[in-house]
Amino acid sequence: MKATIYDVAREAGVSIATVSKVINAKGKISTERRNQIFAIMQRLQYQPSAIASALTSKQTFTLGLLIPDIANPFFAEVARAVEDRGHRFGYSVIICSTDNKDDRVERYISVLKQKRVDGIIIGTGLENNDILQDISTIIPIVVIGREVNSFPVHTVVADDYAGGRQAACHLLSLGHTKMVVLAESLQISSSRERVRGFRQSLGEAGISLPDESILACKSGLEDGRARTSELLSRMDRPTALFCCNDLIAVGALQAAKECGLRVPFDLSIVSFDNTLLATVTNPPLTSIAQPMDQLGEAAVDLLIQQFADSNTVKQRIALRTELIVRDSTAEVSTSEIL
Amino acid sequence: MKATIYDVAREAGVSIATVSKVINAKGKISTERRNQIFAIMQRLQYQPSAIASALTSKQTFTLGLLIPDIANPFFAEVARAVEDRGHRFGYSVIICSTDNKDDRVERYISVLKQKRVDGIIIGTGLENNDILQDISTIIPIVVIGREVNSFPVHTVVADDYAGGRQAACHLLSLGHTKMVVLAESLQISSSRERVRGFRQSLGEAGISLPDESILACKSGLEDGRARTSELLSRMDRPTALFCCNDLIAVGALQAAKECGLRVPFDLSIVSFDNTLLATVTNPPLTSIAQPMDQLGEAAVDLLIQQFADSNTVKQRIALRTELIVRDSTAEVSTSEIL
DNA sequence: CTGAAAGCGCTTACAG
DNA sequence: CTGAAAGCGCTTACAG
Repeated sequence: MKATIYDVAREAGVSIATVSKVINAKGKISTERRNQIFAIMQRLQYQPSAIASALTSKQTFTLGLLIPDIANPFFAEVARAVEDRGHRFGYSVIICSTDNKDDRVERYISVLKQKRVDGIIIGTGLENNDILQDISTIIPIVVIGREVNSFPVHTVVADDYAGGRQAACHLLSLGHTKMVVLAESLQISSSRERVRGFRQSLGEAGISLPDESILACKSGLEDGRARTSELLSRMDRPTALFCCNDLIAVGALQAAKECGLRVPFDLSIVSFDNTLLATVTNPPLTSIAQPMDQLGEAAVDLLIQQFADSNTVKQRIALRTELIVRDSTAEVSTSEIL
Repeated sequence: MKATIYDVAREAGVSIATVSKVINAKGKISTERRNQIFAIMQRLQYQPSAIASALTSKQTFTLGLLIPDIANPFFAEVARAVEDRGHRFGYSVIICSTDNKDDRVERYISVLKQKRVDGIIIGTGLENNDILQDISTIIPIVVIGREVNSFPVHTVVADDYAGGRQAACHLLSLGHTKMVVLAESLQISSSRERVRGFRQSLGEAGISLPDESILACKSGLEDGRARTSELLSRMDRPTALFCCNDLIAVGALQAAKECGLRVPFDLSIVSFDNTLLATVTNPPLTSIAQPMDQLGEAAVDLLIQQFADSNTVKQRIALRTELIVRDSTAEVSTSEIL
């Protein structure tokens, strides 16, 4: 049988209250007693039950992480950061891949509630914010990678607008004027912001980006490839593409190759995210880096801060993006200009 | 305050035992009582406490997943499969990225013990199997992706040996005779098996693979690139490479490109794993696919089966690999033969 | 510095 | 078909 706090108390000839105190480093215990009890715990291979502890103390030291898909490299990297940061403060994390489906979201939230997790990090899309508002009254939450305006929550996002501007500036500096944007679903606030920033910078340079030049690529890779194929077969094809995530950019890259175009000489591509994928393609992708580690860390920090004081004013943290120049972008070729 | 089982019992004018029975669908309860109680639970937004339930029933419905790194696409895909399969049976999964470091492993195992998880899936390397044997006496475990011979445990692996053979047969059929293997650490049993299978098939075709033609690439991408660079600068360079995982293959691909060699015309590359990465490179990689989904599912199934009956004979399940031909392999060019 | 006692929210024999 | 009661393994005032 597994040793309990009673076993070590009996063995030490003290009360369980005393043992509890040495476990949690609370109250004042004489040093010798403390050492003696530690020795007994070790000898008995005593592991305090986090379950029993949670039942009384109301803390489970467990966090829920709701994301679309842990198999998506972007979220996997964020998850790793969340895991590490949580672990440092004693928290475990339960992964919940929702595929952005509301019924999966609701089922997961229900189990997280039953398991009494201390907090939830939400990086998944949700049709209606009511669900969100609902849980936020019960469990501390922080939202990651999207905007929520209907009620106050801690939010941490990349500065998507600024990222869009960085992409535009880079392409403009290379002399591009005919550009097309391959966006994710425009339902998603982060995607909209990226496009808005991109368009704004173009506008300031006197270049207008018509709505027809913004194409939605819902499925990432597949749509990225399909949309690009169509584009490149046109007479008046663009010289540069701004892809709103790495997966879309990979699809675009494949399409360009299939059309016999050389990236970056015939077509420049800027992607967004800067996951592992961006380093792995040929050519490697110039990309607007999201600080995935900091996203995860900040989310955890905000959560823990909320545990300590649930009445702090809710924050919205926007993290700077960074332009990483690789080989998928080049000056527009003179032949193209002609 | 959150509603408890007492609240719904009082509201329904029954005992908590009765409520417990309707929650867990145990015993016989008249249908009307049951419906009435369900209605009350709903009205009170009652969520049974999994914590309290775990304390009495000794089941937490939580699984631990120990892997080297959730940010590695291979493990992320396995994790997704574990998550889905677990979720189907009511289990949550806690991720534990160990970086293959023993101290991280031990710390994680310690928290998993304290949290009283029902079982642990171990996909991480461990210096000494003693730790493993230790926990296996306390908590049901299944090991994934590596061999354990020192004591009986459930194990699920890809058939690495057969996979190695498939790689060899493919390259042989394309006429290659000068081949080099880029392995992961040869400490890892799966890597050894892949090499052994590869070598065996070559041997049967009358081609010997000397030890010098097997290079270890510990860091994956970086080492893959470095080793390949060295190789390709030799006079007598190979016409084909067998890379023991996708990351190494990506590195090899990059090195080939840097050396001005065209894959597959000047150099064929076969990789192993068939993660997302294999589809994303240029050219896409011919790869020996590991059935990542089935690996995860089988691990969960074995665990759950063990919950029901802890005395079943331990199994070792080896799942078939599959050759996926893409564009990184081609017939050895005649110029190379001459 | 230490301990007795209540309580956290359930499940499970057992009795009826 | 239903309930009283014990118990799971802790933490936390409170008293001394």
